[in-house]
Amino acid sequence: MATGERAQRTADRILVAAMREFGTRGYEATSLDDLARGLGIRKQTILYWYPTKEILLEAVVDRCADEVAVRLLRGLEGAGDGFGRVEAIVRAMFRLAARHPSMLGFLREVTRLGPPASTRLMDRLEPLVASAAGFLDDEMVAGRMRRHDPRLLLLAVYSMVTGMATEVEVLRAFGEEPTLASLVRRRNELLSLLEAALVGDQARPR
Amino acid sequence: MATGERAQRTADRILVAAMREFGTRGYEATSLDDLARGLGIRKQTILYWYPTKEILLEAVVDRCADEVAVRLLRGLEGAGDGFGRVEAIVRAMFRLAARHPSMLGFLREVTRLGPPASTRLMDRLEPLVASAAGFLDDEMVAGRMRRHDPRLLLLAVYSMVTGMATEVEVLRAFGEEPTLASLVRRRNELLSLLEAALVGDQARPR
DNA sequence: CAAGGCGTCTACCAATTGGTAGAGAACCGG
DNA sequence: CCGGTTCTCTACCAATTGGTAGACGCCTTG
Repeated sequence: MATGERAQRTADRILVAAMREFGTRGYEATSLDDLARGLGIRKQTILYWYPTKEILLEAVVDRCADEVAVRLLRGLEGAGDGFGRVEAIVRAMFRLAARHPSMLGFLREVTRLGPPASTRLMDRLEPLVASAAGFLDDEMVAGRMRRHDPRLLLLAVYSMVTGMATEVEVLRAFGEEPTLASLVRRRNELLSLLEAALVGDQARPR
Repeated sequence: MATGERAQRTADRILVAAMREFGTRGYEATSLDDLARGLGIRKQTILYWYPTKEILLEAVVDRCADEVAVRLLRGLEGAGDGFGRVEAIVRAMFRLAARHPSMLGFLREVTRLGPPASTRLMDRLEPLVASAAGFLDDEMVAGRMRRHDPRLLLLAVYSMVTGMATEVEVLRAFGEEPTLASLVRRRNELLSLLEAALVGDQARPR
């Protein structure tokens, strides 16, 4: 397998740039020429590695799904019981938002694009959702968390996190600045909201 | 003002179709030719009423903002105290999602497009956010609701509603069908979650 | 009925799009 | 040093894009 290393690197750089551009400017709004210009290469080099724009999108989807899966699983590793598990999920997602801001944007973009891209993404994320839902369900059955539909709870969390982490202009209108400090504040507020909803009275200290 | 009635109607039909298409397929992905074909007219007719695609977008933004404002204010009219107010907001948003499914999609699309479109939208919605935030703040000060940052609470609600109402493919992965009954279920689940978070123990009856 | 605005149309255009064909450089094992 | 593979390039292309110019019919008003 003497695949040239520089080659691998080119394919990879394309993938990274594509995720960033697709996630921020949108899939249709990003032309292969733009992408190539940003990388200092020619469009045909992109088409060499990814024969069509759609295939490129699929590759980005796969990488994004992998990344999200890894991050979430890692975040869940040392998670404790009850609300600690929800907290672990939320923190993992926000960490993702802080370190790879364009990734959540790309996630949203893919769900907006609809099939087949969105189907591909969700098929890859489904096992994760299932395990997280089971994860939550256990705690509810054990009585350590108020009873809710675990999948809908996850959906709500997912929506809130992506919303709170990505909608910059909305945030502005809602009085939030796009700073890291503000992001942390939003995370804590969301956690406090969820804790109140799921375990009840004991308020989380400021 | 003897503005031709049929004329007015054409301009209006364009606006409605544009909101639907922009909201479902996306702004860049919708060509003026597509739009015109769907309406049984020529692209130049669209350009007669809205000289550029961007101006058309602005017009749709304005109409969307108006519609959302009217719906929300109407929903808040008879709202009672405490959690009733949150419930009124949520119900109004879900009603919007049920009757004009493309509208929430359009809202999301605009926030994704970024300035200047998103700025325009948010400028028009800002007073509404402000009044709703005050609305909530009053109840919290009066002790009828648990204390949270009212604007962040609104943002969370907004995110959850748009997420739960628009992300069809995500919903599929999370085990939800795109039916009206399922939408109602999601609304109730969200309300129960929020009630638990904001007022506490008394569970809402199934 | 004449005149002029209003609304829609046909005809066209320059720019950009995703994609093809194939040349040439760089690197490899023999 | 050679023959082939790997990789990136130049040169094109057909289709589509948002937008312009201007003709044609229709309705209203003097």
